Amino acid sequence: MKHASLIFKNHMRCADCPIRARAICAYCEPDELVALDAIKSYKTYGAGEVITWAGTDMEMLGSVVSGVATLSRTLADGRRQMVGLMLPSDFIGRPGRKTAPYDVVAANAVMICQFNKPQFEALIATTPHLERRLLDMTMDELDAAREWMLLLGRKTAREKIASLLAIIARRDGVLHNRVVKGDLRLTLPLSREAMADYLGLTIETVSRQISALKKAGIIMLEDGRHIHVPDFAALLEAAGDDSDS
Amino acid sequence: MKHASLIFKNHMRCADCPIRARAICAYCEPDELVALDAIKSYKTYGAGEVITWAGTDMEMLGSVVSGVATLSRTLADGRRQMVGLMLPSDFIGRPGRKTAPYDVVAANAVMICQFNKPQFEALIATTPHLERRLLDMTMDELDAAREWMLLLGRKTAREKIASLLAIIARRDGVLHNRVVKGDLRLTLPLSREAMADYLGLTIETVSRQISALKKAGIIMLEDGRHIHVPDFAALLEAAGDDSDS
DNA sequence: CGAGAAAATTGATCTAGGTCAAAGTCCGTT
DNA sequence: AACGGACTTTGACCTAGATCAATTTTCTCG
Repeated sequence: MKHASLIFKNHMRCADCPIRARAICAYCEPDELVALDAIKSYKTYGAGEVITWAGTDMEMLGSVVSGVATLSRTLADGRRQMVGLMLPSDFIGRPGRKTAPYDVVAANAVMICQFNKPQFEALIATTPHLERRLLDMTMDELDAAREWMLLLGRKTAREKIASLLAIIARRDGVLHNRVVKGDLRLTLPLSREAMADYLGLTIETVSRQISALKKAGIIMLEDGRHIHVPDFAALLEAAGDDSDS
Repeated sequence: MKHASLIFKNHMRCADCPIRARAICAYCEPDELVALDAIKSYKTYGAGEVITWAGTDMEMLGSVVSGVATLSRTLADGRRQMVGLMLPSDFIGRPGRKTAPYDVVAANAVMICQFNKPQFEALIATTPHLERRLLDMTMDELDAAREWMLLLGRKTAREKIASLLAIIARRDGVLHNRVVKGDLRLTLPLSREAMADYLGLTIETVSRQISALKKAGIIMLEDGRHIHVPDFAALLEAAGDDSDS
């Protein structure tokens, strides 16, 4: 519950930004970048810190630069489902919307390149490159959401865990421009509870199925958060996916 | 397995179109409508007809005018999950994409206002009103997908059924500009199997839970496809939703 | 109208994953 | 180094929904 205080810093140049090539600004020309630069500020959130509560005004709008944020919805009796996993380069918030439809929480230390909302909304209306990029990113997210729906509705607990590990490995690979295959190591950016919320399971089932994958030789645990995958193809096999991106 | 043959007809004027106000063309000015009109054609599909197979080239691109189409993904062993329910005014297809990521199937007789793909892609690049509308619709779909994820991951079978009925009632209300409340009647556009695929359940569970809602007095069946809801608020209560759109 | 097929309901049983409970582990703090 | 609290794992048991199996109802089409 103790939170790192917010830190503002404006010194990073977009040219040096680690997510420059994949974020909302990916299609921007130098002059457009200058306009974006003028309305941005970097903000950090500590692990567990709530960035926006569902139902409240959302003045939040920006890109995840580092760390992981989650979007989630909660039922009246406390059942919670994660509905978005925001990794570096993902865009959080919807231009034109006033109220947040879900909680936005920092899963671990997160840095966000945050935009002034009215200014960003004005900019997007006059910058086709920005709008086009937002459209492409939104469509990608919709595809990911649909893949996730298949997971939630039809996969077994074991397949769900394997799928999540594969998703994290793939996103990681994309970010670092590596091809994901063969033998690899990965760091889980989520607690067991967050994994359970992602997968529509309980913490206990997550833990048991990780143990089961370990027993099956598909993964090895170095410690709770560090996983060694000796054969990525075997992990995909366990995830139940046939053949796709 | 017998399918109505495809019927092409180009006589409907956009001004008379039942989905004019909510479809991809909603923001278009008269001259933009003329351009759209030039590349459109109406096509009908019979109940059960496959519009596009996952993995094949998708030359499909257009708006549902009437009827219902579904998007779904299938696992190697046949488990199927619906990932999109396309009702009148919804847009099917992604400009710029070559291969369909899911099966598109007509749940019942469907009429689609179909666009020539390369021409539509060219048009959208030069028509901000079109691109803006597509962005808004895609974001709405993403919101709906996230709501659906909450349903798949955390709701009970009974809540799932009640939620689906509420969703259909709401969409119906929006289309006919009616406020959805109090006492209402609705026609299910889906078979029990399609409902099961939507909800991540089996046919048997769908049937049992519909019977349970009937026994609880929350719905009354006139016949398998026609449902009388005496109190919409009670249905929402059964759906487990607190208070939202 | 009536035969056959497809869709839907209902029942009996089984099981994957949830729930409840008890140990471990892994921290950070003093 | 040792205390305290938050995670994580593991075990024992239970239940919601799946599976298997009949019916029953509803459509289709001659």
